[in-house]
Amino acid sequence: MASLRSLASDLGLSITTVSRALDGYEDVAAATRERVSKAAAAAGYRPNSAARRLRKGSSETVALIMPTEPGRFYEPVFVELLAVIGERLASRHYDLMLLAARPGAEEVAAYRRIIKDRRADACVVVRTRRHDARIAMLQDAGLPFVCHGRTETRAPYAFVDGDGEAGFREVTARMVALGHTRIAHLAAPDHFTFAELRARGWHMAMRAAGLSDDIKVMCPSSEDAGEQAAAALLAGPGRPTALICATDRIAIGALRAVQAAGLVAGRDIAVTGHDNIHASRFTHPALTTMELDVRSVGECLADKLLHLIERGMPDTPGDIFALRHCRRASSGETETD
Amino acid sequence: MASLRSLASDLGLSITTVSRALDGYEDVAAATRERVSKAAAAAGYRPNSAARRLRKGSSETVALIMPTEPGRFYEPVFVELLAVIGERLASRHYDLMLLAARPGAEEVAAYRRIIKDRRADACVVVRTRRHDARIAMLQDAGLPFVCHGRTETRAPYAFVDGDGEAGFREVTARMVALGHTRIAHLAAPDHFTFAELRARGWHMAMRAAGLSDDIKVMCPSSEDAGEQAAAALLAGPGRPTALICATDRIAIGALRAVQAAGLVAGRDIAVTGHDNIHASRFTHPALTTMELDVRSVGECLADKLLHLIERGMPDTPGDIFALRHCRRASSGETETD
DNA sequence: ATCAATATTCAAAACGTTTTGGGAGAAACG
DNA sequence: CGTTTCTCCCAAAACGTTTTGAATATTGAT
Repeated sequence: MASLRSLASDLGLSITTVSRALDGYEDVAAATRERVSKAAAAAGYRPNSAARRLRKGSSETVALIMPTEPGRFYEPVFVELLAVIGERLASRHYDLMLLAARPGAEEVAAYRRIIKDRRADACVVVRTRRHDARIAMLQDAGLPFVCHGRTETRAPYAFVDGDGEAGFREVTARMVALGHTRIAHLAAPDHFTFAELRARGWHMAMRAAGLSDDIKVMCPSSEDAGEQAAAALLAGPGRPTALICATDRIAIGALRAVQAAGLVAGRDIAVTGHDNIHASRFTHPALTTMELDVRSVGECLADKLLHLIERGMPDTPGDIFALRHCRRASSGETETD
Repeated sequence: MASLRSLASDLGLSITTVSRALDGYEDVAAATRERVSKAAAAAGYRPNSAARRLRKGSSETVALIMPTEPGRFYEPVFVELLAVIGERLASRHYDLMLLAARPGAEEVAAYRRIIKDRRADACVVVRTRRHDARIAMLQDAGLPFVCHGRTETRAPYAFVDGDGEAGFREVTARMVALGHTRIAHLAAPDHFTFAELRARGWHMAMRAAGLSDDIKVMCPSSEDAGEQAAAALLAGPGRPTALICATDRIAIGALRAVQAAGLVAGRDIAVTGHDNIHASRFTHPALTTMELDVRSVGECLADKLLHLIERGMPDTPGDIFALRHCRRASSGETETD
């Protein structure tokens, strides 16, 4: 393999000079710098990463610990996010290391190992929770990190998130405009920040319209839970005419409950979700929803990480992306996607 | 940080002895080994990975290069596979490194870098193709690898795959048993090995039943392509009464074509797929399909990798997993999943 | 008691890089 | 000419391991 040593002896220079030349130091003659770069490129030289890491004490790696909930992990979009982040990091010679850990003790242990052994220069936190132990751990340890999603903490931190609040405000306002007055919210568990934000959007739109915002139930983000929650709402008094669901999975369950109640979504009752999962196109009727542009989010995440690693602070503390709305038949609107 | 040096001086031993004690060498006294292990455990010692990698010339890392096709990447199951592999590798102190590259030059460059710089001790090849340049590269380079899916090559290689051939033979035989005689196959592009195997299963079942196996069209694995291909078959002479589709995405497109033709899937015509993607549960009627147990596959892949790295050869050359069939309404069968 | 064999331990080299602290020579200045 | 100031380069140390080859203690045999 082409090493600094072989390059140096080929060029009749010292290892030091070659190393510094490649790093663009000013104290090596411009002509020499040029000569060295040429030779390095010709030899296809790439510094040995282990040696570099050992010496510099950094790992040139970004870790991502996936919380693997028991049961299936229906997030096709997550793969794309990984791909985008990986691509962007690779272009700057950073590796993306993937770990899997169940939320709880196992997850904490995984973060601890990363921190203690400095296995990564930074990490990305996904599925951020409202009160998130991971954030405090990372902040205490001084390990740079970027969150996908927001959390509640005193100290400032870097994040990238979708504007769920605005998204839900808008979709709720659209239902109001269509004449709905009893608009329910099927919320996700409120330890997730996204759930809280989406609920807030719904609340705000309801109050802005002078409607009562008390038809709200909370359920896990699964089809079965959504079905049960919706069935209960439909069976109770003052049946809502619109169901604003925190996630597509809840909404898909709600659609089942609607059908079971002998109603037709989009005609008798409006149903909306969030995520634009693949299945949402194939429900009957197709589900009105909204989505985040994965590429923008992934690139933004990666850029923030690099900024953080190299300059000690993110370019901007947090970026919030607008959601793209997909109007489909389930909300009684004309299809836009 | 706890280092070999600090441990050694605490114990009044040399670095050499401590290192060898921890590695379980026979030439350090059993009592010393014991004492050292205790101290190491107490100090929470973990060898510095960069130093270890530098010295040993290995990277204790497994790379996975995802082929990121342009457009969306609808493979929820892939995340789970990553999680399972990552978990298993982590338990043996191996890292999982994730790279993203578009098939073609970019992909080749990614593999080349891994090989040249020995960035990984092994890698896993996914979306294996029939004639796969990656396999030859890896074999030539002597870098251990395991394929998810099979390929066509002279030299033996390690793989894990689902038994698509048997799966398609069985589902086709079931259609025969239901009385179908004009059973078409909507195949995926035949540069993918899986496509070839599934087609073969269909062929075999047809011949075994004494039926003509010439109603076959090939199309990319997307809903639109499936819809077009199915529409053409339905419009042509000798309309088939069953559509055995290579993938769920093709099958979902086929369902659209069936509906557009004024037919009802499951009653007028049977439609089946493969993958059991999330959306397949939500089509109307629900799609009959089959699936691979991701956990088994992932664990098998990881174990093969470790075997290959540590012992130079896999436990078994290749493992083929049986598919689980999901009978649903689209094939006119009674629901089993 | 002596020598050989065996059981333990260790000092030093090596892995390939980055960084520190100069050093040699040329140019500038008195 | 002597001194200072630059410019360009380099030897050596350091990062924390693993491994080699040898040294030192212990045991066994004569």
